[in-house]
Amino acid sequence: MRSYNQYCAVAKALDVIGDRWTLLIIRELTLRGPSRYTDLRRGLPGIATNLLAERLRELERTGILAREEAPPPVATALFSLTERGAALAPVLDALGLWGVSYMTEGPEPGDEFRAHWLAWPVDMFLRDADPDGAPVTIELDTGDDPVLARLDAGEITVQPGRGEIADVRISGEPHPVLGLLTGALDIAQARDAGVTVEGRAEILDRLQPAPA
Amino acid sequence: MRSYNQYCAVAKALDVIGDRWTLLIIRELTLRGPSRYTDLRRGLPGIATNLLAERLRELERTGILAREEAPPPVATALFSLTERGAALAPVLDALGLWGVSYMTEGPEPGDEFRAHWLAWPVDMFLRDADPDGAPVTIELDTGDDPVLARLDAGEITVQPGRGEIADVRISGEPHPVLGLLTGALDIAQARDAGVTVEGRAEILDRLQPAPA
DNA sequence: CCGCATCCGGGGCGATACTG
DNA sequence: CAGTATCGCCCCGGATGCGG
Repeated sequence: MRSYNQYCAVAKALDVIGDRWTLLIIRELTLRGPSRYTDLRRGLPGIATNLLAERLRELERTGILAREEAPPPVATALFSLTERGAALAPVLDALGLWGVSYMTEGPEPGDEFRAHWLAWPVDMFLRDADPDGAPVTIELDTGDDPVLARLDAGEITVQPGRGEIADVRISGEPHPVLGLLTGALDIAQARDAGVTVEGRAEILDRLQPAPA
Repeated sequence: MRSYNQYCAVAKALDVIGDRWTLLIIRELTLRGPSRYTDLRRGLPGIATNLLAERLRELERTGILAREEAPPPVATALFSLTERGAALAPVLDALGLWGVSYMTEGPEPGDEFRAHWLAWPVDMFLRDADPDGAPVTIELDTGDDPVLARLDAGEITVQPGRGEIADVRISGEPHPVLGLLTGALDIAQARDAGVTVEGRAEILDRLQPAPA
């Protein structure tokens, strides 16, 4: 991107990551870890393939990510964040916490959704009401790849769920699932909105709205 | 800007503030408070006038800032952040702290500078080594409008200096002034780089590199 | 002087097609 | 699967004009 030519920390940061799609690419690598080109494409609906390729080239040049030629069993390149790239997590967090307010009304027409994007709403809205309880996992199934929300020692984390068996499984459209998680909907209301809850539903009582 | 059409908190945030120049406009309003159009222009060297006008219109429409028609004595409009706009401060902080690493080598050819942009480097690099000491002020004079760094109760804040008399005054080129503040240069080295220190220079001993 | 609006050239972006 | 190639368009940058 064209430089702002300002000797200012914010402007210098934007010189590097201010291009369109750039921060969303870093979002994918932050949430999903080292990823293949095709996985990045799936997590970035709407991006043009040439733009993704060009951004990856530029981000490699500026030391934000690294391209690793994976060993023969995989036989494809993996893109992963460098230390400098991973240090952008606080930027994503601040943006995500600010942007969550735009999600409460539900998706706009044409919006795409991937379950792992729930990381920020969950982090924003939820706490574990029973920090001393046993670790439990909640599978969230909203159409694409399922993700697991883990409650452990009072912390809630969201990560791609790789075939693990969860204690409770929630499936349905993104907006009512989010509503159920945040407490905007109770289980009965969520069912009316097409959400199904399987397994130990009482675990959901451990989800507590985060303090404002 | 064109929407990413992703039901994701980060993408929704970027839909609103992802346009070029937008976050820098919010930077100016955050650092300087309610500002006139011309003051914004001075703090945003390189921006085209039509772009500034268009961004201000759009940011007003999305509820990030408000235009106040100032009473007759001023006879000009003031732009100020709304609550939602002010809530972007953590985003600027995260970006600024990440971007500071690009400033240590000094400005690139053609870089413009405004003293109030020092807020992030100071916040990043400095602590008050004598939290119980009396409040003191340091005037930083780097060519444009001077700013005041206040040390009070262990906190360091940077704000535009409005005619106040400071305990010590540092003037010179931005990079060596920054070097002196951060401890990369001692006073003798800074003088060699054209920096002048007037007043109670011993106050600078209270500046302590921030813990990594 | 302040606060824009208008015009125009160039480049970044978006969509699709194509290839090893 | 992992990109490259191409093309139209719109956003951006820079200059100028202009009413209050």
